Amino acid sequence: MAILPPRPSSTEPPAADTTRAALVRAALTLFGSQGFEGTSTREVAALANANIGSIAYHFGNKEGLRIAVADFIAETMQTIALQAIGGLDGPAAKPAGAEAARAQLLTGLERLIAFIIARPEAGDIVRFVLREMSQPSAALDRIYNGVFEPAHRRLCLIWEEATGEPAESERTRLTVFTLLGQALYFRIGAEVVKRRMGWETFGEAEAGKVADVVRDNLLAILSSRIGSDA
Amino acid sequence: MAILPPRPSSTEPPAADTTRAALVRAALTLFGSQGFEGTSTREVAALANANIGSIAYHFGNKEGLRIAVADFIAETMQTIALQAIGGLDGPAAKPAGAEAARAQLLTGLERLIAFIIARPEAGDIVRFVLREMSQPSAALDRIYNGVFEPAHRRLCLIWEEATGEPAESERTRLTVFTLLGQALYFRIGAEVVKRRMGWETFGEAEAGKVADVVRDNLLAILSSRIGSDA
DNA sequence: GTCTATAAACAGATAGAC
DNA sequence: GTCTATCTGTTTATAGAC
Repeated sequence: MAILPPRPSSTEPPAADTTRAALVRAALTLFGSQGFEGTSTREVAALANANIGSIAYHFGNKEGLRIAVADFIAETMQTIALQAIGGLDGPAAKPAGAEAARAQLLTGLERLIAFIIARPEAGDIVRFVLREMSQPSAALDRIYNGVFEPAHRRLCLIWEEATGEPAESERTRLTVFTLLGQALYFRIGAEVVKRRMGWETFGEAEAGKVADVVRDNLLAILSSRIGSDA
Repeated sequence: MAILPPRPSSTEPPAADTTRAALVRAALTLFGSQGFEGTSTREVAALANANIGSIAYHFGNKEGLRIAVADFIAETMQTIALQAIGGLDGPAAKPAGAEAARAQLLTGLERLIAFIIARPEAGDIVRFVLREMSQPSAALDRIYNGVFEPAHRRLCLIWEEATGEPAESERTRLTVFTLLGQALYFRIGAEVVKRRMGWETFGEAEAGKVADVVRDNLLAILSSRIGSDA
């Protein structure tokens, strides 16, 4: 009744979950760098060390693979957002006090930037999401509902606690977008930023310099909003 | 010796320049919304009311059309940047005095936002450039050298005049990127912004609201930099 | 310059053996 | 579940008539 170890030979096909996950990973990388239409299913299968037929088996068709990538991104970013700005499930976990809220904004934005800019896998995620943003799609729906909307809503709540401005006011919502937009641009426009800055790479050190500037901006905006009721 | 009017009949083929320009326009629209790989040369020709063979004749191949679109974008944005932030040809046109520089930053950013967000053709331009930014390419080179670099350098000069911070310091260059990034995000992420804001469209009215917030941010950042030597 | 016809390569999807 | 072979449509590029 002894259970044999699962296929120790390297020539054996990998487990189903392994193949599926490898396909999603490979698709994220290729869709991110070359675009969905610019990537063939054969390329994805090759990078994942899988067979072309496995895409049809696991995802039905190429569009199903796109959805699977979107779901993977939503899950990944949920984890990141959770540890950056706390729970995404409504106002229960609101920070107590303006000072605490301001601190949470600072550290949260710092962690978000660290992920977006410095982590290599974030490059493909941002590029993939960016392309999906060009027009409404089922893939964008999943990422929006799963991460963007709850994370943005959460940030607005912290902003209210930090400044006194209503969380769901137009001004607050737009301001939060400007904060995120600053950070995202450095990933989207990384190629341009590198040239202008004379940077060879865009790693931890460069991300730190960007984070400093964004933090200064946030502090400046925060202090202009406190005590005045614009 | 009388010169005949140029082909008044609508069934006659259009002039060479007209066809060429129509192809570039059509390609910009389609490459922007669907991506370069996601667009067939047949689609471009159809939208331009031109023949498929005309692409090979005017641009050699599909890649040549991409370059032509990049050049068109560089020219268009040069015009916009020129009237938004003044001449792009070096420090000659530096504004006189900190107050004038600050005013120029405000109006310049406002005009830039008005173009990026509200003008319909800017959507395709931003999306096209965005995709090119994914990786270094000949098309990106032309846009970078033709517009991005000179415009960014010019903004840094105005920033120096406005705040006293050296134009080519890392901090100044990065700060200018954060200002542009804020504005660009509202075009890139327009779909997400519209959903979160509950906006049906993203026209003049909405652009005005965004411009207000970005202006407030700029004012806050400016006033935090003046009088302190960080 | 414009347009048609066609070549050669490549795409996604599918059927069926294992 | 994996893999191969193949079908069908589409792609870019080209040759040549007008």
